[in-house]
Amino acid sequence: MNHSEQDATRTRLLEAAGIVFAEKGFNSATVREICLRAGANVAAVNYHFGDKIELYVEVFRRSMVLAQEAEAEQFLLPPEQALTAIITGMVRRMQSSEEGAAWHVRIMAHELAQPTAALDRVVQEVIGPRYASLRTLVSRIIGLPVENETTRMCVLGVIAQVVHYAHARPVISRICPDMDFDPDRIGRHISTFSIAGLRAIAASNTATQTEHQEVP
Amino acid sequence: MNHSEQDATRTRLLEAAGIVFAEKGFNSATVREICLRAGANVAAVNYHFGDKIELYVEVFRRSMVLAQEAEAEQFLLPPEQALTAIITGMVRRMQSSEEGAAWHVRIMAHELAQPTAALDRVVQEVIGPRYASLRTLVSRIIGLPVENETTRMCVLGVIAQVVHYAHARPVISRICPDMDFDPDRIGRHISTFSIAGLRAIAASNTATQTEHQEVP
DNA sequence: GACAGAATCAAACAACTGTTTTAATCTGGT
DNA sequence: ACCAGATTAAAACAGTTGTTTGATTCTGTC
Repeated sequence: MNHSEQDATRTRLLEAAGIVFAEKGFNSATVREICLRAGANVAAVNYHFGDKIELYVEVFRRSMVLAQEAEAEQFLLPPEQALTAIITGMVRRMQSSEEGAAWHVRIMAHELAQPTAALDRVVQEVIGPRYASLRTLVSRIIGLPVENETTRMCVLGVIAQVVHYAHARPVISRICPDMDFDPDRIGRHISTFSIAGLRAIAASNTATQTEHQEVP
Repeated sequence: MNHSEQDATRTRLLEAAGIVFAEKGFNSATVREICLRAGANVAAVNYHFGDKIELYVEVFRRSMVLAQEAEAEQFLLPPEQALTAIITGMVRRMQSSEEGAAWHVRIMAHELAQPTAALDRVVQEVIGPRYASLRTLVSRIIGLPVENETTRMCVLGVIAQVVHYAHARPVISRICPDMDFDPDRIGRHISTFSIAGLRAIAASNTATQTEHQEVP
């Protein structure tokens, strides 16, 4: 079997499935809609992928690989500038050209609402490594070890702000209809906000290790 | 029609539907599973609510009302302490007793992945007002008007961190299996982190209004 | 106890689901 | 031109979906 990209209808099925799965999720998406959108027969999914779920796993895996960035270069910058670069990159990548989040974000939203078996693999293969590298960067900024509950919460806090603009978009756009979703502006804000937060955590940590430090 | 709470099977249907809708979402949930869990006949949903969607709207609306807090009293505290109280309350409320997020959070997760018509109403009735009151509090802390893009982003940043621990739980628990989800600890961290962020925003604002302020 | 209305039930409905089957068509090598 | 294998196509499969139907049971009132 030649699985290179030249297989026309296989590729069309993957593209169509990406759109439909992003909108409906695995369960509510139908192979008939996918095949119709791909201009293929109903049996095409079973012929080319065996299963509906195997098609989904392939789509989900590809979407997350696509969501990755070049990375690498920005770790040469000083830590705080590197963090700003990473944050801005993430915000930009999670936002599709038009209104709404990128399709790989919408698939992940369905996975968060109702995880499938494919989530384990994707977390381990692509999200895990990205989380780890961001964690070493944050641990360098706040001066705490990598394996530390506070470090973890700091990383999650940064990620939280970034993904919120993508995942919670349906609510945000309803609450503030005239919101400006410019990725650079959002990225800059999250960076300023988060770096100050990290510095405060670092300060509260150098002062006393165990006791909770009231912000002075 | 007497819609008070004494209607036994109607109440049981609402409870069962809450569980099933939280797990599967509107589309993937089946009225058969709901009725089975409620110990009722398959026709019970149509008899008591007319539609599957009317049952869902009722469940969704109730879940969000349940998610509200007493509020009121903590606005007497000085702004930053009030914010800490609100954050901790939100974190606590979004976490059910056991592993995983509260059921009203899981229903919202499905709505974010694929909004239904019910979302408009819920946002307008319960999320909107809560967002507004949090916004006035934040605007008082950072010294910016309520209707301001920076104020908005600050509020969203705080909310983002809170809801992330609930919505992204499937990913978080996979990335760090030995994570401690103690609501008070998380709430304290988010407060420290966010208040520092807000102060930085406030400082960068009083310095120069238009230009982006590099954190010193 | 009889009776009207509410409530529950089993059964069936048509529509839709993923998948399989079987035949038809296309493709490239000889 | 021919043919084996890959690919497509139409049709049918069994199972599930939300909803409806019509009969049966329950409930409170006279």
